[in-house]
Amino acid sequence: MNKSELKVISVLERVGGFASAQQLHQLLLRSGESIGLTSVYRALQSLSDDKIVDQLRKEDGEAIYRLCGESHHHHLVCKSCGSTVEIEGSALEKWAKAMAQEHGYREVGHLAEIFGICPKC
Amino acid sequence: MNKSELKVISVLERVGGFASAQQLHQLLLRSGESIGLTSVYRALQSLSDDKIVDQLRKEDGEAIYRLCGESHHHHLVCKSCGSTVEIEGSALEKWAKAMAQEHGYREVGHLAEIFGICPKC
DNA sequence: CTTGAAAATGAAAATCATTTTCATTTCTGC
DNA sequence: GCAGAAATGAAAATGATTTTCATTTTCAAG
Repeated sequence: MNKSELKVISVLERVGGFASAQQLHQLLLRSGESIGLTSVYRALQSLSDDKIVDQLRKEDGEAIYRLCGESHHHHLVCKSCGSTVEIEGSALEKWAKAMAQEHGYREVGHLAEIFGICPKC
Repeated sequence: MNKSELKVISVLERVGGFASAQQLHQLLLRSGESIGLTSVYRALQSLSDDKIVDQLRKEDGEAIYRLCGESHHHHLVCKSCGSTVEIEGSALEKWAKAMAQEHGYREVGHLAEIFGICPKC
């Protein structure tokens, strides 16, 4: 576990959810760390190999990462103004777990977001 | 529905499963069709917008496409081999609707995928 | 059958996340 | 301190996808 990996883990802890390599790099720079984008990619790759972070893909193909096993929440995002509300997802968790079990999948995670137009817009 | 889209649909029918844009382009050329890679991408984009093909991502970020199965559904994706299972999401729909209503959101849509490791891997 | 505007087409250039290269710096154990 | 190994990051390379733009095709109206 080298310096870059420690830095990346710490910023992932701060973020608490999914983020892309480029976002994480920006966050690290903004918080005063000195680290190259290359090292962020290398750290994420290595952490992913070691099952310390989950990696998946957004619809546009960009990779996003988060700490494994982190308890997480979901977002309700306004399509118009972009404001977000954190929402509770136990029903969703149950659904995901049931579906995965039904098909024999292990090490299960999920990604879910709800979009709509908020009351103000 | 233009010529390119028809050609792409026909090759997708022939393939019967997922294939990348580049693979589809090669297959079309090999079977004697004259079509540019650009047009393959454009056709896939348009067919995807029209919900005629499903688009998703391999682990390496490359997009793969196939003719849509029937109704609105979600995917259970294997992080290791990329195989997917279409799953039923009525529990998810209910959750999304309830959460949106609770916060006064309108015109609601959602995005959800479950990922894990399939029984074979 | 013309004509002209709109749609379609594709080659080449641009984009952009990610990976690779490679020269330099930092650790390590001795 | 010192040699070799590991880590680092800037810059170049890669590769899928998108955009640009000039050309071709389609097709309805005259």
